[in-house]
Amino acid sequence: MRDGAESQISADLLEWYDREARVMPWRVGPAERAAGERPDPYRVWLSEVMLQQTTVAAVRDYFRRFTERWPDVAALAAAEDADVMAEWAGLGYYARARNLLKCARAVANDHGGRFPETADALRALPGVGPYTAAAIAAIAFDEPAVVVDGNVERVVSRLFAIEAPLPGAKPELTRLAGTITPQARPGDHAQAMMDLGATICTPRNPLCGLCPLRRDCRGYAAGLQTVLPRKAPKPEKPTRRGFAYVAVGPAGGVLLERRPDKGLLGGTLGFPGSDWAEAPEPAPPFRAEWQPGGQVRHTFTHCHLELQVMVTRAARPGMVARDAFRPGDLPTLMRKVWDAAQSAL
DNA sequence: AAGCCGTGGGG
DNA sequence: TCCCCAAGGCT
Repeated sequence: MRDGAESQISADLLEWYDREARVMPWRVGPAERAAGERPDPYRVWLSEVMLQQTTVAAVRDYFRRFTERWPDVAALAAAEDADVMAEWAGLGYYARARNLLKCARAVANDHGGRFPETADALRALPGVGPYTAAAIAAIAFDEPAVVVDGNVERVVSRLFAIEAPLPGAKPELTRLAGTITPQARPGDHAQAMMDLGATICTPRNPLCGLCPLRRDCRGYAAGLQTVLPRKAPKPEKPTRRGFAYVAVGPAGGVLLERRPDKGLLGGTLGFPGSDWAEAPEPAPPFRAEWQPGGQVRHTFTHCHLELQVMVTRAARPGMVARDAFRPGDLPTLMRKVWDAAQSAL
């Protein structure tokens, strides 16, 4: 790499971003930002939490619905837990939704309704880790924080041709990311790194011919752009099985239960079921003539799941009324269970 | 500190 | 079909 290349890299990146920045509902574009417009910290925070391990395409509609229903942090802080969980249903990683509410209430109650303005202070909020704190500080408050997400790890590992595998190489990648983080326009720099990683410096088949940083990319020079970053191999996913029980009363009521906050699908609504294991025992929630419905296959982060859906027509106390039940309020697995039950109902 | 925690799209 | 993986955080 050429001498003084770090400042050249950030300048080239920002020049590219000024031309190519993607338009997003939570983003203040480079031209508006230069004209003095500032992003709403609430919207920056909400989008960053939704975007944790989640694609932009998946987030868009959720972000729109959340901000229409809860336009500011005070409104969200006053929301019911069940309403937020229902609105989050389908987006995954449900601890984020629980922490989202905790965080909104902390901001409302302990910070006078305003988000803290430094990465260190933001880091203390529930659901806000090193990445999210740095991103909010840079984008909303112009702090030259070093923002390191999966995109930045990939871009930097290629730019500097770092062959050590992740996650061990993360501290070194963070240090190197710091060397190309400018004092001016830190928010645009962070968003430019995301855009570059998402559209040019992609995981497979990076479009190096279009890359504004190609001149200074050691990985490209060494022909390593498609093999970096190296990663530790992933463990195999075991397959678990179980039963799920869908009871529908004569008036259309549905038996649902809320799962405990800890563990898989924590805090979400769903149908009663058995343990999930290699050879699970049936565990109907009450005595009835349970008929087999369809089967459901679903894959989580760390295991495959196959559920045998069982169905009965029976009324029970505590059922959710037909009009109050919306499958869209359930996590995806339970929507699949509901769909698989329909054939037998 | 390594394992746990969803989902949908792309190759 | 199957694997990869996407703007990570928590414990």
